Amino acid sequence: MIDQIMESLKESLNQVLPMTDKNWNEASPYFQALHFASNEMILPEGATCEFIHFIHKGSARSYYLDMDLKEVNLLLCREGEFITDYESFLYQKPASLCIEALENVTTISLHKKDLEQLYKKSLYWNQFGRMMAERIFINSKRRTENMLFLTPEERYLKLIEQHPHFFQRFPLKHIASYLGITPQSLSRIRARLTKSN
Amino acid sequence: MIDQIMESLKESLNQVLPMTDKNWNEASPYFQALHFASNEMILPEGATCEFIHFIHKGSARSYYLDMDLKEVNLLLCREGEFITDYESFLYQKPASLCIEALENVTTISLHKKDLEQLYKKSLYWNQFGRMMAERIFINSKRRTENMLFLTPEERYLKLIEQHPHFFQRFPLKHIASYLGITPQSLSRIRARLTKSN
DNA sequence: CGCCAGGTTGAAGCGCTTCAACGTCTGTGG
DNA sequence: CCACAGACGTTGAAGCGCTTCAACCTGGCG
Repeated sequence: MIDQIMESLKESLNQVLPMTDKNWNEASPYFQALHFASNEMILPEGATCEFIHFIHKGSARSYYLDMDLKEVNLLLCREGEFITDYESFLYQKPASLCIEALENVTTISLHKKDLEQLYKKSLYWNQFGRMMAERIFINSKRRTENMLFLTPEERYLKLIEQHPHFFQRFPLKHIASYLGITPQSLSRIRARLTKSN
Repeated sequence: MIDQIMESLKESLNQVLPMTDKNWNEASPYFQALHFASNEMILPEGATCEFIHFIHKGSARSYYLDMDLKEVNLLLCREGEFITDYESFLYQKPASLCIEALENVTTISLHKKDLEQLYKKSLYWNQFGRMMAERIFINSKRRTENMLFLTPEERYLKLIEQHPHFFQRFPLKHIASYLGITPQSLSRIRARLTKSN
């Protein structure tokens, strides 16, 4: 079982940056499988994020708590993707995000101190870390661009097009929050669109 | 002159990640000084971004052109900061950003192909690249968070607090665009605030 | 002097938010 | 087995702050 999981992780990582057996053997002892029940906190409020979690099974969300304790979703993730509060992880300071399992989740997780070991001894894992940072940046940039240029309705339409599975898997309230609007607004947008289809 | 400029660059880079003389000597032949007149395009529309520009003197902005050809500023930069379309630079594809000099600008610029040379032969420059990506990510994240959580008025107040020099140096229309609002709205926000001070 | 860019101000409108009520579904306990 | 509670989604009404279009003021510059 754990072997299968590691094998699928290896394949995922290989797609980010092809690795040799040596590269893999350097790192594989550091990966650990973790389990979280649905609704369990993967990163509780105010904690420091110690892991990068590669989601093997299940789904999760990361969200902010604003001043009024309202939640605003940053990311909705499923298997094959990874989730972390990268800023907290990088600088080992209390996270501004929370991470919650939306279903029963299995992750393969890499601890900060282990990643640092890899950075010290391996050019490959350094490059890998750089490419992780680049990908996380691109994600964040896409999000910013969406918020800057698109109306809530346009963001909704784009989401349907690019991530239709969101609507199969996540409750609308989480999707609304991800789109940066209230559930009521999302409901009205949907009503408007089906009326004028 | 050029020696002074290189020396100040070396100091800046040293603050990102301390380097040995060997590290510096590996890279210094690759840096080139470039000059741009006020209002000159550093990265014209649709071009591919080939450089990371460290601004030595002057200021610049990066902006998007949306569908209606309206400009939306992403960043306003001054000396000591760097500017690039990092996504375009990374993947060498046409930029979604434009970059324009706001004053006469001198940059020290590093070409993509030269950075790749450095990545190949040096662990230091790999780490440096990773830390650049991390910083660019943090910037982008801050921007996203501002757009998600703060009202235009709150964004304005925060900008005054954190970057008061913007108001000395950049016209209000650029600041409005940077805040994601129209110049009229910014004007009204300012009027509202001075009235109720 | 007259032009133009930058900034302000007015009026109208739109789409979001908020508060509130209500329907529906699901799960749980009497 | 039914009744109720709670979560989720929808709908209505009111309000607010932004945008848009437009007019106008000001200072800098040919």
